[in-house]
Amino acid sequence: MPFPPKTDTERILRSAIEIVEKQGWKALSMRELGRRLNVRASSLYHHFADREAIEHALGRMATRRLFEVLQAAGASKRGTLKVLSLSEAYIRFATGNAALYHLIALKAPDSESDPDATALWNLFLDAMSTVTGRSDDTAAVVALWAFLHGYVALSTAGNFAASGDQTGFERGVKALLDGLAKKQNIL
Amino acid sequence: MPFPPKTDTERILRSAIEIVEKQGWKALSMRELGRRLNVRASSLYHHFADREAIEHALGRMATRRLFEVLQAAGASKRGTLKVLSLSEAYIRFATGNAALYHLIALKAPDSESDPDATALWNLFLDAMSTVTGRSDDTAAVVALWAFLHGYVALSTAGNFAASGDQTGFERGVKALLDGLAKKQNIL
DNA sequence: GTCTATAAAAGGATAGAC
DNA sequence: GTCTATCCTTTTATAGAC
Repeated sequence: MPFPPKTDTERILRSAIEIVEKQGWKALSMRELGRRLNVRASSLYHHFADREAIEHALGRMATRRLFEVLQAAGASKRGTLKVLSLSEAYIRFATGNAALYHLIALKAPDSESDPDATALWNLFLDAMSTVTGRSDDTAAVVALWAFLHGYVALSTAGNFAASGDQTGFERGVKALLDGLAKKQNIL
Repeated sequence: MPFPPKTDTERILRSAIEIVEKQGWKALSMRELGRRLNVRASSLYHHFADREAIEHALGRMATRRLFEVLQAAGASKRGTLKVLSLSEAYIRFATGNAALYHLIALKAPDSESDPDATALWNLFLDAMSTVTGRSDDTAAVVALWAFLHGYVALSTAGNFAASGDQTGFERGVKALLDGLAKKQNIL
């Protein structure tokens, strides 16, 4: 949620986020964007090559913001507590910025890809590795990430949202971290 | 995967699934549907009121098929093994029918809603309850469901898909079930 | 039940004046 | 940098002949 308005491309992106967050992705058209900015749709092409370029910019912004939020949430914490803080901040960001969140790449940054995506992945990887005691514990990150993303999806699309079943989150994340930390699972 | 072709509405739905599964949701238009059926788009309105009606029909079909698959997978199994079977079948169905899967309601059937959705939920609820030892353990179902759905999303959108990180799934689901089964978590 | 024809809307994108 | 004007495409949906 940082970054005050300044340049014109930033105003466009801010408006795009408003549209998408309030009216959904289908509503994000050049015309609607222009309407909100009191500008003709054709004017927007001076700032972005096409509609896709706007979406790409939003995607990079989403990844960067999530990374910043998580970095702040995890700072000054270690081990399991750090992972818990990261998890809670992840849920909070994703549910509070549902539309933007959808743009975040749901995969490990194998290739070069976005540097922020890599930073995001490494944040989880480092934190999880101290919990499980295995370096580069990709599988553990995948497991946690799956749980977090799935919970966001249920929360966003579902009915319990902000109200009810936070219990599911709490029991789930604790069970997961507890189980992943062990060298051998009982099961 | 059951159900041979018969009536005309079924042929339409089968074609719709083909389109959606191979070309994505954007490609599902009345024209494209007609093209694939060697019929004019306008003819389709004789079988379905509008485009939405087709999507709704697909949604009901998706929920019913997932339920049938899970019911078969869970039959003759009990306790943790049953939940594991359900989980594996869930992942298999969702990744094998990615587009259809997207239509499945991601929420507990609080209201009347779809009877198959309720049956699906109860299937998980009953199985989980025997594992955690709590009746009606909604939170446990939410936790497991979140993990399963999240893993599907990562798998579908990501890079490991059919190949690599099944380890993440296995460690995750075992950790989760192990942790949820306990009366008190250590953490 | 399918066809032709057509209305009506929405969206992406460009050209050229100012 | 923004405007007007315009084009092109895609899509949903209906009317009425056959």
